[in-house]
Amino acid sequence: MNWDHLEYFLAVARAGSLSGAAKQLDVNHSTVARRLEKLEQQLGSILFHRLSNGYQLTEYGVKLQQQAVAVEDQINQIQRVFKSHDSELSGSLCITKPSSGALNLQPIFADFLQQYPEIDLQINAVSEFTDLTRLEADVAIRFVETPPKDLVAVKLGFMPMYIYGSRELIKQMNSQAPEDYPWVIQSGPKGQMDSEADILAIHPDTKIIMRTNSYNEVYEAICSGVGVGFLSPLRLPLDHTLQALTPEKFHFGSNIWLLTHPDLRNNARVKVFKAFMISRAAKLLVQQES
Amino acid sequence: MNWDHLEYFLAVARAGSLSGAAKQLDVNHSTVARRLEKLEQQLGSILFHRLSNGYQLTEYGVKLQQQAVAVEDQINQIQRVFKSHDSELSGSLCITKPSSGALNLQPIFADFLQQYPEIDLQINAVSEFTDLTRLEADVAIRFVETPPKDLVAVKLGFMPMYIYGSRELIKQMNSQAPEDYPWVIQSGPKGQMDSEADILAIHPDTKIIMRTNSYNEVYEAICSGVGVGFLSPLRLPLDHTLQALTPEKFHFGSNIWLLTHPDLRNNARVKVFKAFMISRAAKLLVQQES
DNA sequence: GTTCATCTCTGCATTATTGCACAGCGATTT
DNA sequence: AAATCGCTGTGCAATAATGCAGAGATGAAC
Repeated sequence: MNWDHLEYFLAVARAGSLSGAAKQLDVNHSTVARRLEKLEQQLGSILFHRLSNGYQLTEYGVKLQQQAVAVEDQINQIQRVFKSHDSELSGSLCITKPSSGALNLQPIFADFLQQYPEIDLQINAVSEFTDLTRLEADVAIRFVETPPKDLVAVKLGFMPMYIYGSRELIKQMNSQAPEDYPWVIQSGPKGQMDSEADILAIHPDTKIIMRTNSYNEVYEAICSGVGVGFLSPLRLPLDHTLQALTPEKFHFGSNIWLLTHPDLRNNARVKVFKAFMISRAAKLLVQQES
Repeated sequence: MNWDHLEYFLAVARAGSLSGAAKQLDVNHSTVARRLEKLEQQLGSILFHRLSNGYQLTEYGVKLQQQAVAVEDQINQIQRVFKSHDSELSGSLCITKPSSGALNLQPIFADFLQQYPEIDLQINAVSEFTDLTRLEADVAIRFVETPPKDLVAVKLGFMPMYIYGSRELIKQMNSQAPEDYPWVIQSGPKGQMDSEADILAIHPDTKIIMRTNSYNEVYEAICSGVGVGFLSPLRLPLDHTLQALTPEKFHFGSNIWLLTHPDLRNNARVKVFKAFMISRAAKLLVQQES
């Protein structure tokens, strides 16, 4: 039995199609199909139902997936352990962070690259969950209240948030009470940027008219006057025309955490980046308890 | 990273050489060398010291081995689980057993093959340890006192053993006391056929002059008159000229167990073989408590 | 010291794997 | 109903992996 085939199997199981798996694995879809055939032949069991709308795991496929995931976890651990031995200050360093609309770290990154010109910085600005255990990124910068306990977490700072609305909307409604307004909120996965709970805590009847995964969408929606929402004064353009609702009364925000996997603790690039971020975040970001 | 490379790495780590690993894997040694190079390149670490007397694990290699073994265990489990789904009464069935000198099951095997002509029986007669968890065999028949608790064990019978010597030797020594004779014993791995303990229990000063891993060697040695030793009356040729020392006094023997891995419980060939052996062993072998 | 056996390394021919392009199929849209 | 899109299956060419055979090196046996 070819051990590699399990990786292909897992990709198909997750993607639900040959094409999707091929894209993830960065190979041709026919390669995936052929390897899957061989695996089924070697195990003597059909692993997928070939349905018109994709590949669906059979009973045996489900069993295999459970075990293959265990293999994958172990392999990922191996890769992390060996990556942590990497003492070179050159090569790639992959950072995942919120979109620059919500958190702009480019000034810090620019200085970092100047100091370590051999490091190839890959910035992955996504709101989706990025799995550090699977080495999808080396470092994650995230808005979270409580960091996951299986990761090494360092608090970089605090991002204050006020409630903003367009001048026109506030004038029209003629109210300073947030619960009187329709809301536009950013709803992220797994409690990241989960402002919905904050809002409902203020007033349970608050009407939410728009949810988006993008901070920029929230900003643009508020500018266009559809409602109010959380924005950070640190991220407003200088020429903005928005108005804050009683900022002294409602004071929200998120902690900004830098997360790394414990297994990568000794990786030289991760170490220097982390140290650099900590020292620079003190100057750039608000240091304040939430 | 290529998952397969771990299998090659493990083979080299165990064999201590490229050639040995290649033999185990049944590939050319240059393939092993090239895959190992790639793995080291991918992990960015040297895994082996290339010494003149072979390949020796480096510090990183030792770390990797620990983790690779975990991967291998998981893969083996997958293979066992899928093998257990195999409901065909055709194909191969691998049995490991003591050499036929010690235990002759050919009459049973012959009948089994007649009843299941599509099954391809592979008999591996070795005294060495055979790892059922690694699918080195489907069924093991072993002389052991207490079967391993992680395997499914069925007792097939009991092999009585008496102390034999050549007529000439016994006449010359003129003694019926076993401790007066030099001994020839079969010393197996892990307490299998471990008659040494039995002998020393009778008399701690017993002199052991020859140890061998082969029952046949013991028989031939005793025939040639170098000493006495344990042999089974069931396995003596009809025309033998040996003489037993006080058989009524010293009555030893081994239990014969049939061992299978729990994960193979549902494999059709294993099931029918096991049932066949149990029913036939009652007739062929002595059924008696040790 | 010589011979022999064993192991590793390397260039080349063979074999296996992969990517590519095209065809077919079903679902959704126009 | 035709068109379009995304997905899967297949033959063929390009590419990569493998086996093979010979050379060199090392240690053991004579």
